[in-house]
Amino acid sequence: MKIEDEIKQVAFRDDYQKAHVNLIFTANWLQQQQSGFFKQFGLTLPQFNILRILRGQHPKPATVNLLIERMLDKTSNASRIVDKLEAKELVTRCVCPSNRRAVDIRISDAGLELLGRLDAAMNEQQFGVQHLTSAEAAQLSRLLDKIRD
Amino acid sequence: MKIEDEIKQVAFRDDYQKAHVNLIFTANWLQQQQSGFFKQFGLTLPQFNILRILRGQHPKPATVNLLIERMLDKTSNASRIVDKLEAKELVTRCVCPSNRRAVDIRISDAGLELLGRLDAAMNEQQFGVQHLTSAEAAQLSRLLDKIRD
DNA sequence: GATTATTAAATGTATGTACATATATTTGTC
DNA sequence: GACAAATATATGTACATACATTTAATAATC
Repeated sequence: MKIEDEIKQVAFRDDYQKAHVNLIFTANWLQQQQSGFFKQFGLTLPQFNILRILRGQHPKPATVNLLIERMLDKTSNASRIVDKLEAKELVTRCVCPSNRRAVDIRISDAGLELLGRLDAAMNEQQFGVQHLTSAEAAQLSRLLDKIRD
Repeated sequence: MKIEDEIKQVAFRDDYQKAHVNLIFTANWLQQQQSGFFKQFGLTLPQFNILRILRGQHPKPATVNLLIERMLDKTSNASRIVDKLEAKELVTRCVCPSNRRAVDIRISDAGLELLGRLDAAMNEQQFGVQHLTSAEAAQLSRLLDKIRD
């Protein structure tokens, strides 16, 4: 559906404004699609993202700082998201022996098992940008990189 | 900066995953740029969006339903965002005479004046997707529309 | 080695998001 | 006109975001 119809706006000032609004709208649309998916597994999107970073580090630990660096949204509060994951026993948290200011965070066996199930379900589900050709997806990335220059 | 460097990830599975991550990341990046801007005027991004919809209606009133329809994020809670705007006296709210279930919301003179100052500042600031050519912006919208098909 | 500065994480507060539920009003049906 | 269904908005709760402040540990400087 064209963006004008999605948000019931008659016309945009120019292609810049239209692309801008479309970008925000489409990203929200994708995030909502994914949220619904993760909810089936008792996770939120940020919780999933952190778990995935921890799996990337496994069996090495990660610190809160490392999580913030790698998260898509730099300003969110990694500490409290780890709280929720710890409450679900998907991660462990213990004071780093070599630097007692820092905290070593590791994904647990239950966390690894959950991510494994998510991988399988994601391969079936196939959501995301699948309506594009591979070349279009590459072109999209090029345009997005250019926006942030 | 290329998306691989932004989020310090070595490689993506394919161009689809890369475009997907890039899309979410870039939209967040744009939103954060704008948030900082609006903060100078004591507004948040959703508050600004609602004010702009109300100006579009002015001098006709809008209802909460109309706001939800027009908002980029359909599921957010328009009622409570209007609460904040009302507290700042940027909008007025009164029971609709012809349908006492509904509420007529109007932008106040102070609200119009604030938006006027924002317009002027936005024209100076020039943020958004300005690094693209007009043709690239149009191409971006085309790709984004296709994602949501 | 005491003092200050820096760093890592946690906490506090206001706002927004997501979704379920509640309250009041209007509409539809018998 | 009584009663059920639909509609418009508000409220409650859990979670996340944004940003300032606090607490504790380490590093740097005198």
